[in-house]
Amino acid sequence: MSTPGTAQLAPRARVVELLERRGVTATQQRVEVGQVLFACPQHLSADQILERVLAMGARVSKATVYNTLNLFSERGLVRTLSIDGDRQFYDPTTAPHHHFYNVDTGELIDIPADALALASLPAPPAGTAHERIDVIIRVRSS
Amino acid sequence: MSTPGTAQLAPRARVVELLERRGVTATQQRVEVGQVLFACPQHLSADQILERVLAMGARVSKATVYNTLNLFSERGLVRTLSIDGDRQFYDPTTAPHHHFYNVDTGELIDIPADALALASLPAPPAGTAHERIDVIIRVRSS
DNA sequence: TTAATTGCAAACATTTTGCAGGTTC
DNA sequence: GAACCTGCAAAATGTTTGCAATTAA
Repeated sequence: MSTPGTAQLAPRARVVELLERRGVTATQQRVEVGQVLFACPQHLSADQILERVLAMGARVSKATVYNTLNLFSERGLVRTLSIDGDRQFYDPTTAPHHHFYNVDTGELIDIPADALALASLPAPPAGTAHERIDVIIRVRSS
Repeated sequence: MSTPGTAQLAPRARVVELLERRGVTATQQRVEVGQVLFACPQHLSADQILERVLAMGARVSKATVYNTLNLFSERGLVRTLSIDGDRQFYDPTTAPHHHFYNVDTGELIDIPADALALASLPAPPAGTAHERIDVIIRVRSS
Protein backbone atom coordinates (compact mmCIF):
# COMPACT_ATOMS: atom_id res chain seq x y z
CA MET A 1 0.00 0.00 0.00
CA SER A 2 1.43 3.40 -0.90
CA THR A 3 1.18 6.56 1.13
CA PRO A 4 -1.30 8.93 -0.53
CA GLY A 5 0.47 11.81 -2.24
CA THR A 6 3.86 10.20 -1.86
CA ALA A 7 5.06 8.93 -5.19
CA GLN A 8 8.06 6.69 -5.60
CA LEU A 9 11.25 8.68 -6.02
CA ALA A 10 14.70 7.81 -7.27
CA PRO A 11 17.27 7.95 -4.44
CA ARG A 12 19.18 11.24 -4.25
CA ALA A 13 22.51 9.44 -4.40
CA ARG A 14 21.67 7.74 -7.66
CA VAL A 15 20.51 10.99 -9.21
CA VAL A 16 23.62 12.85 -8.07
CA GLU A 17 25.76 10.15 -9.64
CA LEU A 18 23.84 10.28 -12.91
CA LEU A 19 24.20 14.05 -13.16
CA GLU A 20 27.87 14.12 -12.25
CA ARG A 21 28.66 11.41 -14.75
CA ARG A 22 27.38 13.81 -17.42
CA GLY A 23 29.12 16.84 -16.00
CA VAL A 24 25.96 18.44 -14.67
CA THR A 25 26.29 20.27 -11.35
CA ALA A 26 24.00 18.51 -8.91
CA THR A 27 22.09 21.42 -7.47
CA GLN A 28 19.19 21.05 -5.07
CA GLN A 29 16.54 21.61 -7.75
CA ARG A 30 18.14 19.47 -10.41
CA VAL A 31 18.41 16.56 -8.04
CA GLU A 32 14.76 16.92 -7.08
CA VAL A 33 13.67 17.04 -10.70
CA GLY A 34 15.85 13.97 -11.28
CA GLN A 35 14.33 12.11 -8.34
CA VAL A 36 10.93 12.49 -9.99
CA LEU A 37 12.06 11.91 -13.55
CA PHE A 38 14.30 8.91 -12.95
CA ALA A 39 11.95 7.18 -10.53
CA CYS A 40 10.87 4.66 -13.15
CA PRO A 41 10.34 4.34 -16.91
CA GLN A 42 7.60 6.86 -17.64
CA HIS A 43 6.57 9.81 -19.76
CA LEU A 44 5.92 13.06 -17.94
CA SER A 45 5.19 16.59 -19.07
CA ALA A 46 7.05 19.55 -17.57
CA ASP A 47 3.93 20.44 -15.64
CA GLN A 48 3.55 16.97 -14.18
CA ILE A 49 7.17 17.05 -13.09
CA LEU A 50 6.71 20.43 -11.44
CA GLU A 51 3.62 19.17 -9.59
CA ARG A 52 5.44 16.12 -8.32
CA VAL A 53 8.50 18.01 -7.19
CA LEU A 54 6.27 20.41 -5.27
CA ALA A 55 4.32 17.46 -3.88
CA MET A 56 7.51 16.03 -2.38
CA GLY A 57 7.76 19.22 -0.36
CA ALA A 58 10.54 20.81 -2.39
CA ARG A 59 10.58 24.34 -3.72
CA VAL A 60 11.16 24.85 -7.45
CA SER A 61 9.94 27.27 -10.03
CA LYS A 62 8.46 26.40 -13.39
CA ALA A 63 11.34 28.18 -15.13
CA THR A 64 13.86 26.00 -13.36
CA VAL A 65 11.99 22.86 -14.29
CA TYR A 66 12.15 23.87 -17.96
CA ASN A 67 15.78 24.94 -17.72
CA THR A 68 16.65 21.68 -16.03
CA LEU A 69 14.81 19.52 -18.52
CA ASN A 70 16.47 21.30 -21.42
CA LEU A 71 19.84 20.82 -19.81
CA PHE A 72 19.15 17.13 -19.13
CA SER A 73 18.09 16.76 -22.73
CA GLU A 74 21.27 18.37 -24.09
CA ARG A 75 23.38 16.13 -21.88
CA GLY A 76 21.55 12.99 -22.90
CA LEU A 77 19.97 12.36 -19.52
CA VAL A 78 16.45 12.47 -20.87
CA ARG A 79 14.75 12.10 -24.24
CA THR A 80 12.22 14.68 -25.32
CA LEU A 81 9.14 13.42 -27.13
CA SER A 82 6.87 15.48 -29.37
CA ILE A 83 3.84 13.34 -29.93
CA ASP A 84 1.29 16.02 -30.68
CA GLY A 85 1.43 19.77 -30.78
CA ASP A 86 0.18 20.18 -27.23
CA ARG A 87 3.23 19.66 -25.10
CA GLN A 88 6.40 17.72 -24.84
CA PHE A 89 6.99 14.61 -22.79
CA TYR A 90 10.20 13.71 -21.06
CA ASP A 91 11.34 10.12 -21.17
CA PRO A 92 14.06 8.96 -18.76
CA THR A 93 14.80 5.95 -20.97
CA THR A 94 17.54 7.15 -23.27
CA ALA A 95 18.49 3.81 -24.82
CA PRO A 96 16.93 3.21 -28.26
CA HIS A 97 13.29 2.23 -28.03
CA HIS A 98 9.94 3.18 -29.51
CA HIS A 99 6.41 4.04 -28.43
CA PHE A 100 2.77 3.17 -28.61
CA TYR A 101 0.60 6.25 -28.36
CA ASN A 102 -3.08 5.89 -27.59
CA VAL A 103 -4.74 8.79 -29.38
CA ASP A 104 -7.88 8.44 -27.26
CA THR A 105 -6.33 8.38 -23.82
CA GLY A 106 -3.00 10.10 -24.48
CA GLU A 107 -1.21 7.14 -22.92
CA LEU A 108 2.37 6.42 -23.99
CA ILE A 109 3.87 2.93 -23.72
CA ASP A 110 7.47 1.96 -24.37
CA ILE A 111 8.35 -0.58 -27.04
CA PRO A 112 11.78 -2.13 -26.47
CA ALA A 113 14.12 -1.68 -29.43
CA ASP A 114 14.33 -5.41 -30.04
CA ALA A 115 10.55 -5.83 -30.18
CA LEU A 116 10.45 -4.08 -33.53
CA ALA A 117 12.67 -4.88 -36.51
CA LEU A 118 13.57 -1.98 -38.77
CA ALA A 119 14.98 -3.54 -41.90
CA SER A 120 16.41 -1.91 -45.01
CA LEU A 121 16.82 1.54 -43.56
CA PRO A 122 17.12 4.07 -46.36
CA ALA A 123 20.46 5.88 -46.58
CA PRO A 124 20.39 9.33 -45.00
CA PRO A 125 20.25 12.26 -47.46
CA ALA A 126 23.65 13.28 -48.84
CA GLY A 127 25.66 15.23 -46.29
CA THR A 128 23.73 13.97 -43.29
CA ALA A 129 24.18 11.22 -40.72
CA HIS A 130 21.64 9.24 -38.71
CA GLU A 131 21.13 10.60 -35.26
CA ARG A 132 18.14 8.78 -33.86
CA ILE A 133 15.09 6.89 -35.06
CA ASP A 134 11.67 7.37 -33.53
CA VAL A 135 8.84 5.00 -34.25
CA ILE A 136 5.46 5.99 -32.93
CA ILE A 137 2.66 3.49 -33.33
CA ARG A 138 -0.60 5.34 -32.90
CA VAL A 139 -3.39 3.16 -31.59
CA ARG A 140 -6.93 3.88 -30.52
CA SER A 141 -9.16 2.27 -27.95
CA SER A 142 -11.35 -0.25 -29.73
CA MET B 1 11.82 30.39 -65.06
CA SER B 2 9.16 31.08 -62.46
CA THR B 3 7.42 34.36 -61.81
CA PRO B 4 8.72 35.85 -58.56
CA GLY B 5 6.20 35.51 -55.77
CA THR B 6 4.04 33.17 -57.80
CA ALA B 7 4.31 29.67 -56.44
CA GLN B 8 2.90 26.64 -58.15
CA LEU B 9 -0.70 26.01 -57.17
CA ALA B 10 -2.98 23.02 -57.42
CA PRO B 11 -5.82 23.71 -59.89
CA ARG B 12 -9.06 24.85 -58.25
CA ALA B 13 -11.03 22.10 -59.92
CA ARG B 14 -8.83 19.38 -58.49
CA VAL B 15 -9.06 20.87 -54.99
CA VAL B 16 -12.84 21.21 -55.21
CA GLU B 17 -13.09 17.58 -56.20
CA LEU B 18 -10.81 16.46 -53.36
CA LEU B 19 -12.85 18.36 -50.79
CA GLU B 20 -16.22 17.21 -52.08
CA ARG B 21 -15.09 13.61 -52.16
CA ARG B 22 -14.59 13.92 -48.40
CA GLY B 23 -17.82 15.79 -47.80
CA VAL B 24 -16.14 19.13 -47.14
CA THR B 25 -17.99 22.18 -48.46
CA ALA B 26 -15.69 23.84 -50.96
CA THR B 27 -15.74 27.42 -49.79
CA GLN B 28 -13.56 30.13 -51.25
CA GLN B 29 -11.00 30.03 -48.46
CA ARG B 30 -10.82 26.26 -48.14
CA VAL B 31 -10.14 25.93 -51.83
CA GLU B 32 -7.39 28.51 -51.65
CA VAL B 33 -5.76 26.78 -48.70
CA GLY B 34 -6.07 23.55 -50.68
CA GLN B 35 -4.47 25.07 -53.75
CA VAL B 36 -1.39 25.88 -51.68
CA LEU B 37 -1.37 22.69 -49.65
CA PHE B 38 -2.00 20.21 -52.47
CA ALA B 39 0.37 21.89 -54.92
CA CYS B 40 3.02 19.21 -54.46
CA PRO B 41 4.39 16.85 -51.79
CA GLN B 42 5.69 19.20 -49.10
CA HIS B 43 5.59 20.07 -45.41
CA LEU B 44 4.25 23.49 -44.50
CA SER B 45 3.45 25.20 -41.24
CA ALA B 46 0.14 27.02 -40.76
CA ASP B 47 1.98 30.31 -41.04
CA GLN B 48 3.66 29.38 -44.30
CA ILE B 49 0.31 28.38 -45.72
CA LEU B 50 -1.24 31.67 -44.64
CA GLU B 51 1.62 33.60 -46.26
CA ARG B 52 1.26 31.74 -49.52
CA VAL B 53 -2.49 32.11 -49.69
CA LEU B 54 -2.12 35.85 -49.12
CA ALA B 55 0.68 35.92 -51.73
CA MET B 56 -1.68 34.51 -54.33
CA GLY B 57 -3.82 37.58 -53.78
CA ALA B 58 -6.56 35.87 -51.80
CA ARG B 59 -7.98 37.09 -48.53
CA VAL B 60 -7.96 34.72 -45.54
CA SER B 61 -7.53 35.08 -41.83
CA LYS B 62 -5.18 33.11 -39.66
CA ALA B 63 -8.13 31.66 -37.75
CA THR B 64 -9.63 30.29 -40.94
CA VAL B 65 -6.35 28.71 -41.94
CA TYR B 66 -6.22 26.89 -38.63
CA ASN B 67 -9.88 25.93 -38.77
CA THR B 68 -9.42 24.65 -42.29
CA LEU B 69 -6.31 22.64 -41.52
CA ASN B 70 -8.00 21.05 -38.55
CA LEU B 71 -10.99 20.17 -40.68
CA PHE B 72 -8.78 18.76 -43.45
CA SER B 73 -6.95 16.73 -40.85
CA GLU B 74 -10.16 15.27 -39.40
CA ARG B 75 -11.37 14.35 -42.86
CA GLY B 76 -8.12 12.72 -43.85
CA LEU B 77 -7.14 15.30 -46.45
CA VAL B 78 -3.91 16.17 -44.70
CA ARG B 79 -1.61 14.59 -42.17
CA THR B 80 -0.44 16.63 -39.21
CA LEU B 81 3.17 16.18 -38.13
CA SER B 82 4.59 17.03 -34.71
CA ILE B 83 8.32 16.83 -35.11
CA ASP B 84 9.37 19.15 -32.34
CA GLY B 85 7.49 21.23 -29.83
CA ASP B 86 7.65 24.38 -31.91
CA ARG B 87 4.88 24.02 -34.41
CA GLN B 88 3.00 21.53 -36.49
CA PHE B 89 3.58 20.74 -40.13
CA TYR B 90 0.90 19.80 -42.59
CA ASP B 91 1.66 17.05 -45.08
CA PRO B 92 -0.60 16.61 -48.11
CA THR B 93 0.62 13.05 -48.58
CA THR B 94 -1.84 10.94 -46.64
CA ALA B 95 -0.75 7.52 -47.87
CA PRO B 96 1.56 5.68 -45.45
CA HIS B 97 5.10 6.99 -45.57
CA HIS B 98 7.81 8.20 -43.23
CA HIS B 99 10.22 11.09 -42.76
CA PHE B 100 13.77 12.19 -42.50
CA TYR B 101 14.14 15.21 -40.27
CA ASN B 102 17.31 17.26 -40.36
CA VAL B 103 17.72 18.57 -36.83
CA ASP B 104 20.15 21.25 -37.99
CA THR B 105 18.16 22.72 -40.86
CA GLY B 106 14.62 21.72 -39.90
CA GLU B 107 14.17 20.15 -43.33
CA LEU B 108 11.66 17.31 -43.71
CA ILE B 109 11.98 14.71 -46.48
CA ASP B 110 9.48 12.00 -47.32
CA ILE B 111 10.47 8.35 -47.18
CA PRO B 112 8.15 6.15 -49.28
CA ALA B 113 6.52 3.38 -47.26
CA ASP B 114 8.24 0.68 -49.28
CA ALA B 115 11.71 2.15 -48.72
CA LEU B 116 11.63 1.03 -45.12
CA ALA B 117 10.72 -2.43 -43.88
CA LEU B 118 9.01 -2.63 -40.51
CA ALA B 119 9.17 -6.26 -39.52
CA SER B 120 7.75 -8.04 -36.46
CA LEU B 121 5.45 -5.25 -35.36
CA PRO B 122 4.51 -5.72 -31.73
CA ALA B 123 0.84 -6.39 -31.06
CA PRO B 124 -1.05 -3.29 -29.94
CA PRO B 125 -1.86 -3.11 -26.22
CA ALA B 126 -5.00 -5.01 -25.22
CA GLY B 127 -8.14 -3.15 -26.20
CA THR B 128 -6.45 -1.03 -28.85
CA ALA B 129 -6.02 -1.18 -32.61
CA HIS B 130 -3.29 0.17 -34.87
CA GLU B 131 -4.17 3.47 -36.41
CA ARG B 132 -0.99 4.71 -38.04
CA ILE B 133 2.75 4.29 -37.78
CA ASP B 134 5.14 7.21 -37.90
CA VAL B 135 8.83 6.70 -38.37
CA ILE B 136 11.00 9.77 -38.02
CA ILE B 137 14.66 9.35 -38.82
CA ARG B 138 16.49 12.29 -37.30
CA VAL B 139 19.66 13.19 -39.14
CA ARG B 140 22.13 15.98 -38.78
CA SER B 141 24.31 17.76 -41.26
CA SER B 142 27.74 16.16 -41.19
C1' DT C 1 34.66 35.32 -4.20
C1' DT C 2 33.38 34.43 -8.59
C1' DA C 3 30.66 32.05 -11.60
C1' DA C 4 26.68 29.46 -11.97
C1' DT C 5 21.85 28.83 -10.75
C1' DT C 6 17.29 30.21 -9.34
C1' DG C 7 12.74 32.62 -9.16
C1' DC C 8 9.73 35.82 -10.68
C1' DA C 9 7.22 38.07 -13.97
C1' DA C 10 6.99 39.44 -18.41
C1' DA C 11 7.55 38.09 -23.07
C1' DC C 12 6.75 34.84 -26.85
C1' DA C 13 4.84 31.88 -30.41
C1' DT C 14 1.42 28.99 -31.70
C1' DT C 15 -3.14 27.63 -31.64
C1' DT C 16 -8.02 28.11 -30.08
C1' DT C 17 -12.26 30.52 -29.18
C1' DG C 18 -16.47 33.81 -28.92
C1' DC C 19 -19.15 36.27 -31.48
C1' DA C 20 -20.88 39.54 -35.09
C1' DG C 21 -21.30 39.68 -39.84
C1' DG C 22 -21.20 37.30 -44.30
C1' DT C 23 -21.79 33.26 -47.32
C1' DT C 24 -23.75 29.03 -49.09
C1' DC C 25 -27.34 26.08 -50.70
C1' DG D 1 -33.89 31.57 -44.61
C1' DA D 2 -31.37 28.27 -41.88
C1' DA D 3 -27.14 26.47 -41.23
C1' DC D 4 -22.66 27.07 -41.96
C1' DC D 5 -18.35 29.76 -42.50
C1' DT D 6 -15.23 33.68 -41.82
C1' DG D 7 -12.65 37.43 -39.61
C1' DC D 8 -11.30 39.85 -35.81
C1' DA D 9 -9.58 40.29 -31.47
C1' DA D 10 -8.99 38.26 -27.26
C1' DA D 11 -7.74 34.26 -24.76
C1' DA D 12 -5.41 30.12 -23.74
C1' DT D 13 -1.19 27.20 -23.68
C1' DG D 14 3.29 25.83 -23.32
C1' DT D 15 7.80 27.50 -23.23
C1' DT D 16 11.57 31.01 -23.02
C1' DT D 17 13.91 35.05 -21.31
C1' DG D 18 15.84 39.21 -18.56
C1' DC D 19 17.37 40.33 -14.49
C1' DA D 20 18.06 40.72 -9.49
C1' DA D 21 18.79 37.71 -5.67
C1' DT D 22 20.73 33.33 -4.09
C1' DT D 23 23.64 29.37 -4.04
C1' DA D 24 27.60 26.46 -5.23
C1' DA D 25 32.58 25.50 -5.47
